[in-house]
Amino acid sequence: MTTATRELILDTAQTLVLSRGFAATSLDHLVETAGITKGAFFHYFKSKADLAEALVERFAAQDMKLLSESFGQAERMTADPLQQVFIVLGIFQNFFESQEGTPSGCLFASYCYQSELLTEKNLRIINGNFALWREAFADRYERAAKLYPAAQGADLKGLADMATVMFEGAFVMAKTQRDPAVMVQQLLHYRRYVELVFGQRPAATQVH
Amino acid sequence: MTTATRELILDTAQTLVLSRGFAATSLDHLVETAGITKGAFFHYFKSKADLAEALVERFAAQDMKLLSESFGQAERMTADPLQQVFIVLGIFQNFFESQEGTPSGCLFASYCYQSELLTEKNLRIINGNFALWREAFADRYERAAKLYPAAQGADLKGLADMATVMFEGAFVMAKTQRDPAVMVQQLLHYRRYVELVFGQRPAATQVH
DNA sequence: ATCGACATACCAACTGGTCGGTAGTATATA
DNA sequence: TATATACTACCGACCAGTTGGTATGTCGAT
Repeated sequence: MTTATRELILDTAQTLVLSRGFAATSLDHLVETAGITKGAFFHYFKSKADLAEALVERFAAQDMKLLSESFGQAERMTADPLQQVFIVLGIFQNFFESQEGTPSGCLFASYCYQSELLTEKNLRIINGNFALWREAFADRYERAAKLYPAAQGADLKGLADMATVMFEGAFVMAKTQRDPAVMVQQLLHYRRYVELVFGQRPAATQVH
Repeated sequence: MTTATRELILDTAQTLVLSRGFAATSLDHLVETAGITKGAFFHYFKSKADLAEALVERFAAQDMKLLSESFGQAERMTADPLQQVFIVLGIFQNFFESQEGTPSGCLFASYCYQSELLTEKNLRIINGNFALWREAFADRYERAAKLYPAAQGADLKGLADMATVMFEGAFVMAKTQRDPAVMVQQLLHYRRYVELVFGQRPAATQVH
């Protein structure tokens, strides 16, 4: 079922949907861009809505992998939960620093302003991924709070969600300003906030 | 030129566009929802793209007004630039606390994932408004930095942009989770960060 | 008599989706 | 080894409904 053609359709569709939106991406244009035919499309997807579902599923899986690989890498570098977060933020920072051109953004955000795509199933996938990010960060924050008393009583789940919020918001601004530097700038502010919440470097600069 | 019918069209269109997206909002459905006819629509707008432009223009004007009125109110309450920011954040907090149901979100964010709407003109409007927010916050932060030495050397423009980033990102999460509480939570985290940057209340809680 | 503010009928282009067909390959059978 | 069978992957003509947009007309106020 999962052939190269199916992946080609999904790749092409993701690019088109992220830039023009789902409704504005016609199947005619999609199959033309992918260099295939209507028949091929409907061989792999039973409807356009089915494509939308497959797109979020795949995007969510990639996003999940990115999250776990980043934290996996961080865990191999340090056992300190707070440092792990900083390393993960550093990984994303490096990524956006090496990017040029407008970031393509997040499919979840694209979907959330197109209500026909917010089916129960798609919402479960999106919120499931947001929950994974929340858990990954909150887990480290909760462990860190025992090491750094400054964070006692802080809303650590909200702090964890703020990572996602920062990404989604920064994508919006990076897209309108056509500048990936916004991503780096906001990433650094989020990092700074986390440092301050845990009572790290009250004023000076410190690199992990 | 600006009659009640034109406003009705814009009101209806804004609601529809914020929930379903621009491309998915057909003129047939728009005029039916507004209870008018195609003739009325094309009497006020020369094309659908023209509607898109009028929508951002109006949204930007309302947003501008919201910004200046909020800071105007804050200025009447205190001369301290940092407290002004906290009051403004408090105003928005009150607003989202009194809201029930999913927030409708920001038209700018909706536009930024639909490239056909990102014309030079629309981008100028959107970025113009983002700049206004940046200036309003950054102006207070720069003045505050002279009063609170802890903030010396901080990226105050980025900190100002973070307000917009937080709103846009929180809208995304609030929409997928159908919960305006996300807005309040993230607003509080942003406030907390600002406090920490300026060396305010290192641990305890303080209400303005 | 003119004009702004709509209403109605209509159109060509495009939309998502269907359907009969076919080329190639794997498997079964004689 | 030759042939029949079956199946996957894909093609492309076609369709009914919808799309943004237009042309013409109506009607009340000035």
